Amino acid sequence: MGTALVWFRRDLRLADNPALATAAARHCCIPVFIHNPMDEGNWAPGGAGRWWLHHSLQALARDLERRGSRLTVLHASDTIACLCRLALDTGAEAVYWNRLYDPLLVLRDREIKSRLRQQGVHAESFAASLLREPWEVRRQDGGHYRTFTPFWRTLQTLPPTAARSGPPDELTAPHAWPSGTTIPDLDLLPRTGWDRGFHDHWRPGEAGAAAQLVTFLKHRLVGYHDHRDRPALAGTSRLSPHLHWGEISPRRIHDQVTDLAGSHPGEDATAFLTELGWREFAHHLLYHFPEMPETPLDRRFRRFPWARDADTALRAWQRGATGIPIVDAGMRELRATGWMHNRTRMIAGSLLTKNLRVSWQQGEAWFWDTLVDADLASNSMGWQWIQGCGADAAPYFRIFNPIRQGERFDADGEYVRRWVPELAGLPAAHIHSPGTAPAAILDAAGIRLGRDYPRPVVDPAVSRREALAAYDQIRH
DNA sequence: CCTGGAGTTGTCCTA
DNA sequence: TTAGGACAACTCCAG
Repeated sequence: MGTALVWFRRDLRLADNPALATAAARHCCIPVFIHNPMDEGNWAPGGAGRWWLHHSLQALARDLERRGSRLTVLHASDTIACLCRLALDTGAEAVYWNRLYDPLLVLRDREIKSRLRQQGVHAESFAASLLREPWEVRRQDGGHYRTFTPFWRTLQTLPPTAARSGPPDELTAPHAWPSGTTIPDLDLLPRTGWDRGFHDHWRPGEAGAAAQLVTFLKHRLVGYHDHRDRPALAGTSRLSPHLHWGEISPRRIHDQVTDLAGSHPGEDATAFLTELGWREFAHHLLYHFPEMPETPLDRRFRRFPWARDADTALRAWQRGATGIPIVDAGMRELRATGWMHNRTRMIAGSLLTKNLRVSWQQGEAWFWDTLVDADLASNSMGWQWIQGCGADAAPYFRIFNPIRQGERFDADGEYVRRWVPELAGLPAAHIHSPGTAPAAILDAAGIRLGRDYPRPVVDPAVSRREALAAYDQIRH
């Protein structure tokens, strides 16, 4: 039996992993992970992503060792040369991997495939991280979709994909293991200690992902339709970082939800599956619009009048010191846990891009560095959507009022009290708008604005009108 | 080609 | 208190 390399990238799992399953069935396997941030240009994993990657690699290495295999870890400055060299050194006759769709990685992987084949090595890639390949979902005229609803309708009418495999029964070891580096030597963990609280919220790795799915299906799916919008509740699946790093496959999640919901999924299962659909759609868009992370899909936004003093506003937003409680709560949740509830992502994003008129790319960059689920497709689609410059833009006049949003989705103020404790003494009626609370209420809560909690950096009503004027300016 | 319905997540004002 | 309409116009997509 010959030897094959299984090149792990963002598919850090053993189950439903077609590259691994294929290699295991045919060859002695050498699982390998190559760390080279240069491959991804400006979009190499950020701080929170690297934290996750470190722990996920540790988990994968342990899982492989339990099956008599091991993970070879390499740190490269030239991935193509590194992989070709490794194939040569180990006498591998084949290299297998699962596909990724980030624009630079598509180009890199295409080059690698051709170089390996020139070298006489069998190179094969597989579909593993999406329900459907981005080119499989097509309009009737053969083009690709720009709006979500028809995209999702069409995807759901396609015949089901091949049956999922469990983890391979056996991983045959090679005659000799190649030498490599260690996971800690990749230096992925932050030095400042801002990841201190992450472990209380997350368990990276395939086992953690499976446990998270069980918890979700058992306790959170019923009521999901309503609860997912309330940031104080644990109403969302929290599967996004696991999905990003491929610790669980979307096909598995989709199947288990469908099995549970039966042939007539109710509003809860439907709403959750739709979220999986948005993840698909984001990858579909990124594949067909590779400039999406940097350039507004709506060209008119290249001349949008951004605010002059964007730096001050941006820093206040990043620190969670805007004086708008629901936004500050979200931004602090992000710093503390590496994650922010989707509802507050939208509210915070709307404030930054519309009320403060800071460019969406600035918000995108901050999320990229601080979110454990930072994903090029989802992050850039989300920011273009909230700015209103995306493929499927919301009407421009849809500007969130962060105070109203707080009152609607965090009615009793529980979320704000958790993340902005200096406001904990305020009653629910005023907790979302301390700037307009009566002096007596603030006194009773022991809060002096500007000392204990900032005054609002912006007036939602005034800045709303300014934003509308700005949008008017770029309309033809 | 033309036609017509529809488009994740909202806010504010009025009756 | 609450329900309904205005807020524009455009692009996407299926037929």
